Amino acid sequence: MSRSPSTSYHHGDLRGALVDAAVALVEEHSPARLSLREVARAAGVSHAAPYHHFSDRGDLLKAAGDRCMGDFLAAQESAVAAHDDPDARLVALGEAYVGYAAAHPHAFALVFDPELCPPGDPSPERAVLITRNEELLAACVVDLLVARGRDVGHAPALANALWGTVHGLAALVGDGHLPLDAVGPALEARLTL
Amino acid sequence: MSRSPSTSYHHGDLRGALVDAAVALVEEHSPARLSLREVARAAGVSHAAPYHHFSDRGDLLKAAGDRCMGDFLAAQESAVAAHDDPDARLVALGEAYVGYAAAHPHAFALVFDPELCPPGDPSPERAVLITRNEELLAACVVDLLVARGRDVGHAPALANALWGTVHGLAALVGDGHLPLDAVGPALEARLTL
DNA sequence: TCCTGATCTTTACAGTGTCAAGAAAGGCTC
DNA sequence: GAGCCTTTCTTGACACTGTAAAGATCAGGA
Repeated sequence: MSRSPSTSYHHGDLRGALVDAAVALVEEHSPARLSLREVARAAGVSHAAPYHHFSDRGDLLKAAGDRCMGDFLAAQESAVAAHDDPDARLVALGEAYVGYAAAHPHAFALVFDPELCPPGDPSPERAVLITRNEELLAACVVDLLVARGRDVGHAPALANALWGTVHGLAALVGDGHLPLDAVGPALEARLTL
Repeated sequence: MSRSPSTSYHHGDLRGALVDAAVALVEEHSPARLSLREVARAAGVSHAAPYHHFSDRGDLLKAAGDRCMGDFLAAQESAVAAHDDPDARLVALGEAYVGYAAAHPHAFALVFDPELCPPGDPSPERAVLITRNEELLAACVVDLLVARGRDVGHAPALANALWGTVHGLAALVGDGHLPLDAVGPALEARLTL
């Protein structure tokens, strides 16, 4: 009982290895096509082994989605941290958001898939990431409004509008409906308050 | 040879009935969970019958997506047609867009799913609908810019930005990440140019 | 040493997409 | 009308999937 059960015994850390494999496979094709058996094969383990670490296929995909959400948030945070000017910070956040969706379209889809992680009942780990992301955006918006001497009262509505704009462009680019190079001009025409 | 092969013989119009059934089932659950056999059962026909009208499962879902796209476009067109003021027309278009996603989230997802209808290679029927939708938005944006005496040169970039905003809010609402009543304030804070 | 419990494998079952072969029924020629 | 052909649909089969139950394997404690 001295070690965590997920980091010992036969495999070492099968749970982590399965999430690794799932995330790697999601880079190649849509999560809808990802089969549990395919993940088990990639991890070099029998097709039923995942059931000792996840309750079902959805549970594994949910864990993979949590991992992707972590990467997604980290990309936004480091982009924002690289700038001081409030305007530049918000633009950098938008670019990181769309950039992640363009570079990892299936992972982006996985993160927001309501079938896998019902927004009303996220995992505790996921809830933390969601809160951090919301606070990151809210802080950027408030900073910008303050820097411009504008009323901060509409910050929540404005944050939602900006989230919508950036999320929409990300989804359209990730799904191939809009070329990536159309995003810059669009944001330029709109994101500068 | 005097009638179309799809509107005669045994069933009458099995192809249409299958699309009807698929669209109806998509109202109830995600297209990812829609099985061909389930559609065949709903149409009262054997599990292999659809293969005489569609090349595979994706082909049927694509046809269902075309139907949904038609409804989606019709909702936007009638919303726009109900107003004269350029500002009101654009707002009505956005509301119809988000309203469709909120009322038919799975159909909305089906319409934009790149796995089912690759944006680079849409069906001829779909291509017509896409063009009409793009022209509808472009016309609304240009009308508004003209009415305000603004430069029309940035209309395409602005149209993409507005598309992104509305599509993002629609996707977030449709996926349950944002409540529908958050959309009004967000659009108000942003869509009025 | 043997036991206990966690981990993994084997086996099995229902459901799926898809294909091939056969039955049924409309429309043709005679 | 009879006979045939083509299109439509059904039946049966295969490989694959998710999932559950039962057995094997192995680490650590008595």
